[in-house]
Amino acid sequence: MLRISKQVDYGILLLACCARGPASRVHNARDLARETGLPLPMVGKVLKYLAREEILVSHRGTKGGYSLARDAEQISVASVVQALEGPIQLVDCASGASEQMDRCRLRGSCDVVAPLRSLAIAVRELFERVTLAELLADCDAAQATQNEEPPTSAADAGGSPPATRSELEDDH
Amino acid sequence: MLRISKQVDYGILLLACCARGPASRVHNARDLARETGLPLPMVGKVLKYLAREEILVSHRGTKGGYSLARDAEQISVASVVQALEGPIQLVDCASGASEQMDRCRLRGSCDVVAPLRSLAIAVRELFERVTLAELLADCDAAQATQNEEPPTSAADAGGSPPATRSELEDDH
DNA sequence: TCGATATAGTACTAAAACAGTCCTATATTT
DNA sequence: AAATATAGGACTGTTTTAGTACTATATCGA
Repeated sequence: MLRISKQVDYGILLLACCARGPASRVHNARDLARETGLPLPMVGKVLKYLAREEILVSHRGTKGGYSLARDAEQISVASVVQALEGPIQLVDCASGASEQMDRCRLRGSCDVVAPLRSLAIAVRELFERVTLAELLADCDAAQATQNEEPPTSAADAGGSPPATRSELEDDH
Repeated sequence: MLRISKQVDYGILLLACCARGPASRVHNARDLARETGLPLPMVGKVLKYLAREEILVSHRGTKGGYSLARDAEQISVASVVQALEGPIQLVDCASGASEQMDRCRLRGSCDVVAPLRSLAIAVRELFERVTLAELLADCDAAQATQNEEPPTSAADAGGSPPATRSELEDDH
């Protein structure tokens, strides 16, 4: 179902916290865990990854913590996904790494690798175009109109009453 | 890494086989398994799902098998993904199903659900716009220019020499 | 009508990925 | 020096995925 991992989900949530208020403000893991309701070890782990990929900058020692490395307008969702679950790609064997390709049980005979790669590139571009700031704008708008359909910044079409059978079930 | 499952990968490959030659031609599971090099039980399983969602039509009995339910131009990648791994969505709790939302450890406090939903809708639309026929056109073009960079029909940008460090490694 | 063939449906198992925790080291402030 | 907070691993239990097996049902052809 093309899901993002929990870590990415948490990452976006944590970055959202950091993006509120002055950008230079430092947030430590414990406070963020309390604020979001997430378990502290998990929060620590996610923040570490985000700092390693320079989405956050870390400050050690007493009064230390994390703050955004740049404005929320400059942080793409793609970079968050990439920091927390690696490069955006649909299948391993299309990664370009020969090691992965050799491991594929189809090797030579598969002829849909190339098109899948271009599809993955399109997905990546979509995620690159969406910034953290845009995501947060959606949040605020949603809170303002409370329980109304959120005005989506990304192209939204026809999905408004989504309670079709296929969208509600996800078993098999 | 936003992957599609193996089943979807196989599904696309199998549909590609069915799309070659006259659309009305019937392909049985055993031949398709031989043709693709995939294990027969797996091929059977995938074909069953595709038939259930009316992407293929099945013909039982001797000389039976499967054939495309409609032209490859009319089959979206989204429908294939949906048939084989359920609805396209990035996180469970944004599905609209109250059961899933209750299970989410953030429930009320999470304020990024709405934006994630609109992002998922954008992904779904991307997959809906790409048809099986377009994917196959890419295949043929790629085979023609053998080992050249495949001319991608979907928007392709800057990804051509993809051997950046982050694209080649996928561990952590 | 019988037998061969092929799909339909479902239950099951093994392997891999994910979510989450814990521990030790290092840097910074007071 | 002590307290605080991140850095970087290793590790574990759970869930998901991949793949298999079995029984039932439909269809064709002799």
